[in-house]
Amino acid sequence: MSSTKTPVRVRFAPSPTGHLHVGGIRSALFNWLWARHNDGKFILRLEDTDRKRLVEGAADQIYASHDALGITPDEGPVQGGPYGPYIQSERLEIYARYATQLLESGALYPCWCTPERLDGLRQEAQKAGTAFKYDRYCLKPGNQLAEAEPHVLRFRIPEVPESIGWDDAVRGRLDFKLADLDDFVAIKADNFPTYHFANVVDDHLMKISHVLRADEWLPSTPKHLLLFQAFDWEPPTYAHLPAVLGPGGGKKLSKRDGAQSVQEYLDEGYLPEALRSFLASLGWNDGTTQEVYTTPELIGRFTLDRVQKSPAKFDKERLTWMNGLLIRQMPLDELLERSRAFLPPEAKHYDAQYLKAVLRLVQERLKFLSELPELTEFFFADPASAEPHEWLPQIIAALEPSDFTEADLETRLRALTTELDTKPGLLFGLIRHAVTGRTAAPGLFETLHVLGHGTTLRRLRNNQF
RNA sequence: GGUCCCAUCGUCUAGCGGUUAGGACGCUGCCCUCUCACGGCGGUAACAGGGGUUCGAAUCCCCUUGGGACUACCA
Repeated sequence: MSSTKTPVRVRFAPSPTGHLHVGGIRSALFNWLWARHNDGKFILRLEDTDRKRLVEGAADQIYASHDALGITPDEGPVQGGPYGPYIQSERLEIYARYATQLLESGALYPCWCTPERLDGLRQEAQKAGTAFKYDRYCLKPGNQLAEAEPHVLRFRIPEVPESIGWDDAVRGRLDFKLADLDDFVAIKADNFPTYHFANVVDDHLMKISHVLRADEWLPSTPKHLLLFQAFDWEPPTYAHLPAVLGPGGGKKLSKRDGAQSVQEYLDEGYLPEALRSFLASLGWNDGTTQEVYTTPELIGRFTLDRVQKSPAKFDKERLTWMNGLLIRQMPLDELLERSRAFLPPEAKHYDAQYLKAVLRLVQERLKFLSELPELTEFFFADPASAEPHEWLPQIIAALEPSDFTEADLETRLRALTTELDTKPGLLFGLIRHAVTGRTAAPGLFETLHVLGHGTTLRRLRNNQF
């Protein structure tokens, strides 16, 4: 594998047709990792040649997702670069120029066939049980219309060689027979290029060294290779990445089967580093039993020959576990900073010292940051008062003189357990519910210590008559 | 239908001719324990099937089966 081909320049080329889901960002991440691994460049290119499917704001979402994940492109629509513009709709003259070149060489030819006629042909092929291939009607003498009439430019699949193939960096040798290929459209009637054409021209002009893309592109790679050949350009190294499947079925991950956008995961409080490590494990591993990787580790170890051939399902439970693990390992100061946007609104009335004391208690219980309000609410606001209990006066009497250190709290409450001749589970559970409104919360002594004398006693009294 | 790709526990995966088929998530038993978590120690669970090649196949080849992608003037 010529992974040392320098300089390494890779691109992620999404079309702005909706949210960038986790499968898409996985491709972006692999490209980014390969670029970083080789001290190369990661390029973002917007493939907006389908005017009908454009979604407003989608491009900005794509940029934002990259930034939020920490995989900002080196070159792209936002940062610019020496091979711009990086938005295909702004490169129309370039495509037109190269289309003309192929038109003159005979690799491309005009076709005036209507969608209706083509549909008919497809139906016939369907009925006959054969693959549809354009019948080259417009190539036959006498069938040409005026240049001014709406037409597309088709690529003429050559008769030789018999087959075309490439050494895929993850799949190995792949060959396709030219006879099975259709004269695909390179330039549409609206003068926009199709993916195939724009993609090849841009990859060449932008000096892309490796194309890492989802394997749904595998069947169209021969077309791209043929285009490179027609231009007499050297194609990049291709590496087709395994699909990311939705949790539900064996289908390709897509918006409709619950695939969430990157932004949604971030909004739920999944950490960028967790997402990076998890996403990297979808279709890649370094051959060891290590489960979680720091980003520098990922960069250092990411190689194409360790990329999986078979598809991977997106297992959110595993992501959640990884996220919780990373939260637990996080220094408290950092956790505080990253929690700010998730803490309940009342938290803003408390100082950093108090917030850290609270976070220290919930840190090991946190799986993702948006759980924070639910987990910490009672540290900032009194819960609804519970049913009064006969032990309450004695509890208050025992706690009133306490200095509220954890040790003192424990001593007094254990003594009270003996005094009342009851089990810790019963007494502590009662106090916990009275003070926090919960049956499940951090350790009682720690909780009361953080809450302090005033708050604790006030809440206990609220439960009395 | 046609072309192509893929195939180890439910899931992510290790394995690249000789292993009691390993790790992790999940589920689960025990321990810790004031609840919930965390943590520790166990358990559950896989080479899709059939032919070859070989002294020996999860590993190599073929077939079958299953899954998937593509088959647009979408990417």
